[in-house]
Amino acid sequence: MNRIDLSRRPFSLDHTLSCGQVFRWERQGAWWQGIVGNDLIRVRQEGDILMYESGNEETIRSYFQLDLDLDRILQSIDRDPVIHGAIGHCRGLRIVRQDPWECLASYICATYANIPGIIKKIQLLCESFGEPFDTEYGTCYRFPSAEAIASSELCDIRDCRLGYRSEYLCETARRITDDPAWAGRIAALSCGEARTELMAFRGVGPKVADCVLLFAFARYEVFPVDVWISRIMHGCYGLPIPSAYQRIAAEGRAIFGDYAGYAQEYLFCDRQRLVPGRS
DNA sequence: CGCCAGGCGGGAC
DNA sequence: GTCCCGCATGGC
Repeated sequence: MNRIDLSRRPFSLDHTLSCGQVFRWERQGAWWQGIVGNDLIRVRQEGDILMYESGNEETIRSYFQLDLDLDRILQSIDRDPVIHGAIGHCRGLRIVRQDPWECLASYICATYANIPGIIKKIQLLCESFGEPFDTEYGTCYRFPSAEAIASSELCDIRDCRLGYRSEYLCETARRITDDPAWAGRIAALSCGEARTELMAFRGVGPKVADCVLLFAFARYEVFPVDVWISRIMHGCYGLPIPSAYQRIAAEGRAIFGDYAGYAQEYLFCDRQRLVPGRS
């Protein structure tokens, strides 16, 4: 059994993995199991100790961004009673560092679907096109490469129940296969330029682009707006509903500052409490 | 059953 | 530029 001493750094494994930013982690009793890159990771938290029995410390530290000063970030976004409540409720949630292709493909599949449904679609996608590997915990599947998707028949991708998203995913996979340096190029761009570049992929609009910027490129200033965030910004911050995407995003950025994306995740994580009367 | 979901593309204007 | 609609599927 390996241990990472969190040494009083705020971290909540449960909030981090169940808040809806990632779709491939499974809870197995006290353990969480997921695949990061090529590796199976099994982790479990007990207070200030993060235990792991598969995977290596460097991967885990980097994936969960354990060396990021979360206290400082939370202090910087804690600017009103609404976000203060969300922070109190979800403290320790960290934005994980996702692989750019997995994040992009996942959020293309996530449009206009609910989270349990997204999890199923992506699981089907991985079991159909991902590379299987055996572990002492059973057979696991890596996230399919862009090449694997690009070289598959559209009808086989449709079998993963992606609906109209199938063609978007397939086309984006082909473009990325032809341009393997895409992520490095985007990482070097300014936020606005990177966003434009991402939105050139089919199936990627402002919301998906912002999620990819936030979750894969660590652009913590972007404020993705989905229907829940829209409701919260209406109900708790007085914005008219409906408001244009860019208006809400700009307002989030103005209210919360350089870590608006972190604020967004805390609000999203706490959405059921913040938007009463929905489940 | 009907309504909704981490929206987007395309067309109208 | 903004508004509006259709969309394929499943969760609740």
